[in-house]
Amino acid sequence: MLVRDLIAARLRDAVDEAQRTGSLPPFDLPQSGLVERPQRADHGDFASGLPLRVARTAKRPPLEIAQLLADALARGTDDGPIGEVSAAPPGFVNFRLSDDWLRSQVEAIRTAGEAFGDVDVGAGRRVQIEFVSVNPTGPVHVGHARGAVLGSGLARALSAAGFDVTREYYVNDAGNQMELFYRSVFARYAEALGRTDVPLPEDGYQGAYLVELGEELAGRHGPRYLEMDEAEAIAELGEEALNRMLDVIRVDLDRIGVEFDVWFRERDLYAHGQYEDTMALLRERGYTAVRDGAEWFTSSALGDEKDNVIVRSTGAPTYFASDIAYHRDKFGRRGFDRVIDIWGADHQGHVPRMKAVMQALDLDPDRLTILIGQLVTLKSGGDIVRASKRTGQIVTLGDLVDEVGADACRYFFLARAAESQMEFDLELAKRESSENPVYYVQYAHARIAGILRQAAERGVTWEDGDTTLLTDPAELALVRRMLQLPEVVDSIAVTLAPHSLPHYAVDLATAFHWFYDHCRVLSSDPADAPLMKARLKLTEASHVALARTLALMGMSAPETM
RNA sequence: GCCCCAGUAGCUCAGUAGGAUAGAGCGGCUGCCUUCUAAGCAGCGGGUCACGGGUUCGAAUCCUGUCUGGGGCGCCA
Repeated sequence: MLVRDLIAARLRDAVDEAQRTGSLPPFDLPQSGLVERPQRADHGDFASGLPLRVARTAKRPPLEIAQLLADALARGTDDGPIGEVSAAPPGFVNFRLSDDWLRSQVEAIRTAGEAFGDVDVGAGRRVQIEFVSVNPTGPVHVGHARGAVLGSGLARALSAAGFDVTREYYVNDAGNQMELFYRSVFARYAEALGRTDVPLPEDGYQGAYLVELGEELAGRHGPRYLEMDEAEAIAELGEEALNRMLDVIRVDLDRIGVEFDVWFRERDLYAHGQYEDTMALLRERGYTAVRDGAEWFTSSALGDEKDNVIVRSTGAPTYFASDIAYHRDKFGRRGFDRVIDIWGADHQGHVPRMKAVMQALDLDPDRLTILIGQLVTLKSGGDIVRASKRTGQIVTLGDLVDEVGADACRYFFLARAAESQMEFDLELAKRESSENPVYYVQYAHARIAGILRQAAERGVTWEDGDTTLLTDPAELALVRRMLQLPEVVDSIAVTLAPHSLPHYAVDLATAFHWFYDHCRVLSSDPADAPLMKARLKLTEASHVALARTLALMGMSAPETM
């Protein structure tokens, strides 16, 4: 249980008790926001503005209520986390953590190890996060990097929060765009074999990577596919090309720590009946209408601005049609409690229709969350960098990772709130200096590792260290900061906004750097041994906390720098 | 025209289930390395939270109007 929630529970108890004994009149407690982190450290570790909120209904001055509650809470705090409780104008109850308890947590953090920071708000509920899902017609573009890092970071945080998380990539291997891709591949293949009578389709894929792929396929198979039925050849070569593209995509994403549990094929929805079943269900429930020779999903009746075509007048289903079947499959056959889709800003217009789909399928719309990542502007110094092949600039995700490295990519994309447009400064991200927060955080980890390494080299052991010797303000400040990690994880589970993690990482690094400057750990003087051992335990706990924080961000934790 | 997102320090951004004196990093200026990594630490300066109304004991945070920037309004995905 989070300390914050424990304090909230104590506060509720104190109110109940006061109301029972008649020292406070009856009033309803707010459901949330009972206990918060005050901005100023001298207000304590936690605070509650409850008296201010209930003063009117209680018909008592807020400060009086605060004092009454503070007095009640101060009794029986003994050896728990709560140290001092005080009332402060205009009507706050402030809580300060007990120093003894803080010191005891050093041991708890060391022991928790890689599980430090875990909370259990998820209670094993199944969450699917679907992200990236770029059409496999080429390498992942730099524009998709943000969504990739956001989804992957969210997945890590939700796992730590106790959810059973499935990371999924929806492979659009059916439909118009893929047909175009398959025919483009075939044209490049023929071209590589010297044939000039198989032109690239109009609006076909122009990328140089397909020329290479065509040559590769020609080298491997020779003219075999030119000698067979063209439709069959396109289908077979296309499948092979698709798999090659998925490999390329997988490798690029893997380089920035983005991995998937499931690569779901759109085609399977057609092959295994989900598409037909879903269409039948929509028709049965009266959510479709035939107009102008096409079949429409009548989402305007469910709050959308307009209806959307699901089956074209040509008889071919739209992307939206399979997407409906896909989402029904997520909740129905696969039984996810909750689904999170991460889309780019260019798709935000589709949110209302997906919400309409949920209603049509008789599913609670709140079980589907669509996160929209706003656009990213690449900059170098003060200049905007356009993703352009012609100018030799960064185009693919792979280019970006080559340029600035995986850790900087993760950090900067993760550090910005999804709904804000962001600038990605390539120069800053590349800089290996104090100006770069990536190094600031990793440097703290390297310093910690250095101390532990040298202690081991000197043959020092610290298992018997006595953490009650930790009394320096810098030591206690470091423990306080470490203990915030579970709160950060908990809040991400609620807000689905993992950008608090990089900010926390910087704060944690700051706390360690401060400790490092104020408190010398290693000493060869025997008189210093007890304090050294205690500080080694604290250093080890810091190692645990910082390594976990970096792991949650998908960043490396260097032992030396 | 309609819909979505944003506007906070010179720059990049946090802070928004309403709370106490609005924060960080960078850039600028000052100090600190014979001792565990100075990729560090300490300090100084820097704000009409785009603007106007409203709700509230209390608003950067909620409501509303305006302005500015980005995105979207296809039988494309």
